[in-house]
Amino acid sequence: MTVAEIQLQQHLKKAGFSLTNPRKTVFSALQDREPQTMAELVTSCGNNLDRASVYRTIELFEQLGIVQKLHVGWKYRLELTDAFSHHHHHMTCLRCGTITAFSEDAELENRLHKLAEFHNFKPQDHQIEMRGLCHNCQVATRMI
Amino acid sequence: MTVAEIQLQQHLKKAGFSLTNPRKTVFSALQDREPQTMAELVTSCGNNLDRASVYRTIELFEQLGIVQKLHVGWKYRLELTDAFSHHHHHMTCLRCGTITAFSEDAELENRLHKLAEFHNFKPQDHQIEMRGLCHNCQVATRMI
DNA sequence: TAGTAATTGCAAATTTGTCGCAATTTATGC
DNA sequence: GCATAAATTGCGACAAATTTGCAATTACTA
Repeated sequence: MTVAEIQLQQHLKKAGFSLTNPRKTVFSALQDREPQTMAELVTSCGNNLDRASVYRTIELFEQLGIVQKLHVGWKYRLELTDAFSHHHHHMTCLRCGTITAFSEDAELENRLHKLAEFHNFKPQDHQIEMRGLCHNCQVATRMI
Repeated sequence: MTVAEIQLQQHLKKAGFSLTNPRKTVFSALQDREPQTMAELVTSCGNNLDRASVYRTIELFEQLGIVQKLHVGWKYRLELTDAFSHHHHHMTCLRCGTITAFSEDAELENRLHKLAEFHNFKPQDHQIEMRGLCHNCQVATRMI
């Protein structure tokens, strides 16, 4: 077992679930490449893992904060949460569709936590998405 | 026609579309309660409005910036954009599923814009979601 | 290692979203 | 106002995505 798998097992056990082979498969598929769509994930988990199991696993992982859904336009993609990856947010370009990640920013995060506190909310996780024009597309647009 | 409907009509007309009854129905359903899932919206539009029309209307409204999709867990919900509502963000409770809105916060928004600028990104829109435990569920959880 | 609880695979059902086309409604030019 | 063209809608059928029940399998506990 890898270090990450041990961490995964701990997360699961703490909530009363066990680390099974199907769950390992899903987890490792997400480590290989993220973010993935559901369809991609089902494929990358291979034929020996049923579609329904992938759905159930993702649902569980999401509830336990192991996986989060990243929404882009109509669709969503799946990626490991900060606990299993690194904290970041996304900028989506409305013109070319590129998704760029931007890293954590202390000031931003602080402010967010203060707001949560003010509302008696205990955040476990958060996600910020900006939509607009990336640098290239701003230039391209100007030339039209 | 209400003031908001006139504003809606102007948005539509500017883009070459007309304000029809089905479109009024969808708009008003969104005013009544938001955010709604697609299924809820279809229901609240009543039986005389076809599902396909609701989908088509929402697609149009989204393109024209009248409606935006708010992503929550698996699903998305629909709500009017800031132009037709007021700017806000959301906190989702992972336990009971309640979605609470919190208002715009100048400091937060400023920081976000600075970051965008730093990345040469020109944001048109943004969305923040915090996920965690709402006040009630924090209390409930402690009692277990 | 037996017994119990959790998990999975399978197949079917449901839900969600899309599409073509005929019928209806809206806009336009007289 | 009225005829005509253009836009919009309803309907039915379809395709894709997601969920569910249940029997078979796997994991956990004593």
